[in-house]
Amino acid sequence: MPKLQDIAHLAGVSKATASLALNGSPRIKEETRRRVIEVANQYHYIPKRYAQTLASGKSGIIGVVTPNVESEFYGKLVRCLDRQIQRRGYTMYLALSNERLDLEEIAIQHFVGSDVEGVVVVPLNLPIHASQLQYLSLLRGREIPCVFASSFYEDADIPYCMVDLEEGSYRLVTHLLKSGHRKIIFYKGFEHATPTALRIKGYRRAFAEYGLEVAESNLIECESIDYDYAYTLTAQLLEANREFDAIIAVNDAMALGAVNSLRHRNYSVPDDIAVAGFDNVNYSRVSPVPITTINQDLDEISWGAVDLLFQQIQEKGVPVQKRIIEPELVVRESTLRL
Amino acid sequence: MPKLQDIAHLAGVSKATASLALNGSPRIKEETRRRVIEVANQYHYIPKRYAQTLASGKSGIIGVVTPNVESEFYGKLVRCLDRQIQRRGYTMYLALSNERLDLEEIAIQHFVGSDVEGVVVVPLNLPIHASQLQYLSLLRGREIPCVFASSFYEDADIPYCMVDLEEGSYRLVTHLLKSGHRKIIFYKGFEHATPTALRIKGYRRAFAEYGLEVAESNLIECESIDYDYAYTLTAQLLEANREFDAIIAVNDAMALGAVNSLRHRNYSVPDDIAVAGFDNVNYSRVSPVPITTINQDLDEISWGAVDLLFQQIQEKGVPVQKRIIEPELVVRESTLRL
DNA sequence: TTGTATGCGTTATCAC
DNA sequence: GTGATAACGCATACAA
Repeated sequence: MPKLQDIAHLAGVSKATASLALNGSPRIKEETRRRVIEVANQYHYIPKRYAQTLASGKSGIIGVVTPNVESEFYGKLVRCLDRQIQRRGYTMYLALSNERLDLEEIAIQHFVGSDVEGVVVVPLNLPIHASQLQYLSLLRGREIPCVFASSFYEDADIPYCMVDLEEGSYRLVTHLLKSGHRKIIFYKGFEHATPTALRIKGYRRAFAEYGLEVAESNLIECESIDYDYAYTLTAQLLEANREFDAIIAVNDAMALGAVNSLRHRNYSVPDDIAVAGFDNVNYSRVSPVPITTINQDLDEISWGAVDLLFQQIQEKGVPVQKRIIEPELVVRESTLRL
Repeated sequence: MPKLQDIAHLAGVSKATASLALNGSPRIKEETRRRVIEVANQYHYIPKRYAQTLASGKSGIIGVVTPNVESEFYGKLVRCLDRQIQRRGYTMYLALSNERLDLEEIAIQHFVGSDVEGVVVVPLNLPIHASQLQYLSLLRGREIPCVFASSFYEDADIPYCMVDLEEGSYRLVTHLLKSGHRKIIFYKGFEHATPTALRIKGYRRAFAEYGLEVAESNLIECESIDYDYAYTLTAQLLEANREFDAIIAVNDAMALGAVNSLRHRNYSVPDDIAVAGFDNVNYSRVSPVPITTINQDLDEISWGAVDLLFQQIQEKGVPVQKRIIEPELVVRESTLRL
């Protein structure tokens, strides 16, 4: 309710002085400054962001779009991004793309309308090519910087920060090969989604290094990458008498599905079959047999992504960079052969 | 970059006409309207929200504060709230209180500065009394409506929408009593946090109805209400030879901790000990023994909360109401005695 | 050190 | 039906 005008009046100064005082300008007498602030507090004055933004041209807002927020991985990522953005004195404006490209697009339109100073896109886990992203030219046209976090879209020419999933997958597979596993099934998502493609690449590299052929039928594409799908799929493989001694799932929820499915059918994990996942979320810890996984350091991802973003905000025309975070193999019981 | 001015100019009309045309005013000639819109699209015109808000006095924004976003419960709640808010043509502005009252307070200050038209508070799971909430008077002073979702703060005189946790707990305990369990341990959180207090009340009511005394030592206060704490606590109880035939945990993660702890020590769930939780999140489904729990319909909670909020937005001075959602007992293996 | 005046990009109130 | 024009609340260049 109270506006700058009122505060200025009550403090016996002009609007300009009041504004400068509240924003801590050094060219205001200490005495005046204290008085203005006093009055402002007393009347619970809160400046209107809208007016500030309009007048100054800076919103102090960073838009963040994420596929969802209820999976532990994305939820934590959002929290970390929020922290990084606040650390820079900015505010996060969050939108959910709900796993849909059209909503991602709309979210960014909103961002533009809200005059965000930068955009963080947490890419969808779908096979998407840069040419499908209309918002890229929109952002470029307005010179609004953009980064990807935790994944990226092919050929987008946008900086990104993510864990080296190819290397992570490589380490995971190597870990299994080292302990003698050879028939390693991989529950993968959409082949052409970036994160899946990278993991498969790592899988192949590990096999190649061991001079082993990859049995293509062991790379199983899953329409859905959740617990239930993995649970059922595992049961089907067992029933079909498929031969395998290990399962790697594209995420921990699926790995847990495999573990439970195996144990319910009296297979021992890891003695009969080893199981591993990705992401190091709680599912892997709370499994009846703790699951080996690849940790993605979300603090680092967020730090890197936000840093790349602010580089662009602070000076236009910095070259497009990528920041690759090292994956961490977390070995747990599910792959420890006695 | 392009502003209303430009669009108007290019379409050969005035700013006023352009504005009315874009906002679909009926008093603009169809022909003109189409032309203006055409030009606007062509130049990728996106109006500035800030300017709109400033000029119209309506931001179209609802602020939502939540303790976190990475737990499935809150994450889903946020998604549902977002959907409800969008359904009304508004935009959600999300802030994380990170389980801290001071951050909840700050978030709401930001909301006020952003001219939100309403606030949804997802209360912290802590013993907090209305007198500690400074933002209530702030919001009242500016006539910004507010609601609580999924819980509430005592004596706040703010409308809220939540599941009847007392009744849920009552049904859960009754379910166990009915199948012969008597020594029912309850892993509770802070006694004076609303959700815990309600659950305990339901527990007592069920016992009273069966004419049974409540053994106070069976109500165990937990400093931390997560998987690890429950896992360890359960182990300790077993080691101390505590007698009990069932465990109810204040949430599903803790219930899973209990299940795993029991099974690792070769106790059968439910044959030796029954286990139940609250919230019906994935942990209860993916447990090696699926866990009986109380479902909280987050769609309904969100619908109710947002509805209460918009009642206030649409007309000032509506009386403070509460909306209570019925809990649903989801019986699974963990409490099914053979 | 402080005050005056202008502009930010819309919407809304008027006339025409 | 459409076009001027005055707000909206603040920041800021410039003047004092």
